Amino acid sequence: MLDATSSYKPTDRAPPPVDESDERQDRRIVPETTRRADRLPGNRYGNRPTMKDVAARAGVGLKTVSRVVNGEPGVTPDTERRVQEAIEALGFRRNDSARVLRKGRTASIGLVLEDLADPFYGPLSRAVEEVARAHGALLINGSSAEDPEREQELALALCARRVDGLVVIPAGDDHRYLEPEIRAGVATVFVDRPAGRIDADVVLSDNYGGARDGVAHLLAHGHRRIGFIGDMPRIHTAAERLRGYRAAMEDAGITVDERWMSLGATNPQRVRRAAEEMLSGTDPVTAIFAGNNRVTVTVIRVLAEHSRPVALVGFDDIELADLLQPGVTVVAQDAAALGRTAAERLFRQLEGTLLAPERIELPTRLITRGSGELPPAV
Amino acid sequence: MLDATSSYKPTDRAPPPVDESDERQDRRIVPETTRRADRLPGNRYGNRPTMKDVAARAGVGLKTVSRVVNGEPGVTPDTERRVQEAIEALGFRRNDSARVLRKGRTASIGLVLEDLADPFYGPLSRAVEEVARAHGALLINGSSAEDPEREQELALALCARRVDGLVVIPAGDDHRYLEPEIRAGVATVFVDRPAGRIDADVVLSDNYGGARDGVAHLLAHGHRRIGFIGDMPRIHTAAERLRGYRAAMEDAGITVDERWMSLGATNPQRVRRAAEEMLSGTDPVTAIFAGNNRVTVTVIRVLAEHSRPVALVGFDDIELADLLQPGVTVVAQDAAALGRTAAERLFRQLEGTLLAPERIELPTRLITRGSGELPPAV
DNA sequence: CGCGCATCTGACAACGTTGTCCAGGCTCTA
DNA sequence: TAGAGCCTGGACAACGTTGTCAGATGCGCG
Repeated sequence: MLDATSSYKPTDRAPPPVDESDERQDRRIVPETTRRADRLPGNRYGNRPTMKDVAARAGVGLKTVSRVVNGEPGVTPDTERRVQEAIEALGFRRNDSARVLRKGRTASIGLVLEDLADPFYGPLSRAVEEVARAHGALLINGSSAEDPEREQELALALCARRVDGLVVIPAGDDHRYLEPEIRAGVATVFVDRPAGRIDADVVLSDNYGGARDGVAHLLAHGHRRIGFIGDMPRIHTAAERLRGYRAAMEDAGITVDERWMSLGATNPQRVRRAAEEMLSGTDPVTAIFAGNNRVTVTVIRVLAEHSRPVALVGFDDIELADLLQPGVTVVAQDAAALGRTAAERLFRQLEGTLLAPERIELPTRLITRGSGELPPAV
Repeated sequence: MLDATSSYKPTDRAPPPVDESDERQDRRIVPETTRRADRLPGNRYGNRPTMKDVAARAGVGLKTVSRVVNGEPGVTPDTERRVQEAIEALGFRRNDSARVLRKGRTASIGLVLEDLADPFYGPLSRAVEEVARAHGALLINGSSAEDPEREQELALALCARRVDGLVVIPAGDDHRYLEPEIRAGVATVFVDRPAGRIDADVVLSDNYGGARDGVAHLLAHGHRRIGFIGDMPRIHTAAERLRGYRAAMEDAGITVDERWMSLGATNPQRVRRAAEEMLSGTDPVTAIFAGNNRVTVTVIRVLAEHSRPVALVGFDDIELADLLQPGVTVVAQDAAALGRTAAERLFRQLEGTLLAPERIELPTRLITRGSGELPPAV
């Protein structure tokens, strides 16, 4: 559960009931500063009018207001007009919490991703949002910051909100905690990385194939000693890309030197050191395959300072890659397509057809811009 | 799997519990496709157990379960253990919708922004999320796509969800539609651009000052004919930056030629044309001030194809700006700080102190990298 | 041994909405 | 003009939770 660390308490105690006249007094005496939260009279949502208030004002029954609000048939134009006027006058807005409680559907879906600020996840998130919007649903999202515990906390908080469905970019590798939720009817789709230890829909890029193609591209340009810098192999995408690298090298009949590989390069400093190491010494690498966009950016910086030209292919496209000297050759994945595909799958689940869990793999695309076509330099 | 000893009270109007064997039957007979939504037995959230179910299984009262779930005092360890076991066994998760309805606080805040996929809003959104998280609240967000109508629709949908507060990056310029909501107690803070026609908190960058500094920087390097390419002036930030441009030029005693200015450059094609126009003809500009990150990127592309070196200063920082040739000089604003400041202000409102609406302006920072220091070339 | 008190527990109502169902008034037809 | 049927409107319960309050239990002390 999420814990409040400040005095803002979502779990507010109920204000003591105060009768109308006392309340008038309060209005005059209580300083402005205490008013916003504890405004009286009426209900706990400030002094928000309810359907009952609207009904009273319009001189109709409660259900008639509900009918008007929901555009249900069976209300004469005259009655409808009176209700509309009352709604207008009171500034009524339906309380969706109550509606949700009654109807059982929240018309919202949750998205658990790694980091909203990462340029890869922005478009993905946006794509999910668009699909949700097309289905009349809102998107609630949160970042796991690559922390499995936080991922779980977030996902379960979303389930407690009774989101209709969940799109998860996994940080952890054990998602059995979602089993009761899925059984209870929460549609669930994993994106970018597969779910751990449960059977669920998953949409991912062809990380293996993309990496293999990227490395093969370097091999085709004459490179033999090719470095690989990637994330921790416990992350599925990183492991797959590494596998692709190994496969391409093997296909070319090259035995990979352990010193050519750097795994778990999670921050710029480590990437920098890794790159510098494999570029120095005897038999330095003549090309580098960068395992993700953050690695690519750092490697570009290192190569910019390096005297000898070194070929580079990066996984994930980066903005302005074409404007650098040389342009950066990348294996691009389509973040928006990942998000869109996952969200669409989610809503297909929600439409009632219980589909067998499926693994959808989207192709990657090699974009040649120059850095990957440099010949080996000694 | 209801406990055999659990008995439903006579007062209980819930549908009669289906016993184990019947339930098994259902599972076998009902086709998979109808199951997810209409699963039996039980309530509308699939077959999600409620506190009542937990209470029955644990052989305690409803309120005792509530107490355990909320960590309230006054439950003997033994009772608590029994309840915990029942919760575990049933996979119970509290329904926050009902809780919200009862308590009046949703512990969630809404964020209406322009486009989640824009690299400027990712960090902003993330910062808001972090603050929300620190206060135990979830973030619901949506993109307005710069459409005022969609902004309103989104904001009001969030209000219907009874978010506790709203952070809005305005697309429109009339926010009176939020008045009833604010009166009803929805904390509201505007970011990046001020609210229109209502009095509310707003957090923004010093667009005017930043642009003036940026243009002054070009002037200091000897430029006289400086172009400005920006967004539609109906967007506050665009108008302010334009004002900064004009002020700097005026300070330098330069009369701005209308042909140096391009407003409403909303897509790359128009930016490109605008840039090409002001770079050609007699008396072309020798420097360009780009009004936002998207414009900057396009202008960089145009300049890359241009024979004569042209100085450039852009508003908003862009990734890899330092790696281009030359590095791109920018007026950087701190998106994360904007988001953080706004969210913190929001929660201060929620803590009960009703603060007078305030306008908070964050400074910008000029980052020199080369492109802004090029001398005028004829 | 009985009384009072503290501690623990549970019945009940309420939150604001929607689904069900019935009443009353209307129109239409025989 | 009466009866059937339709249309509109409203009373009521229910959704799952929490606040209130009173009842039950056990214990210590007079």
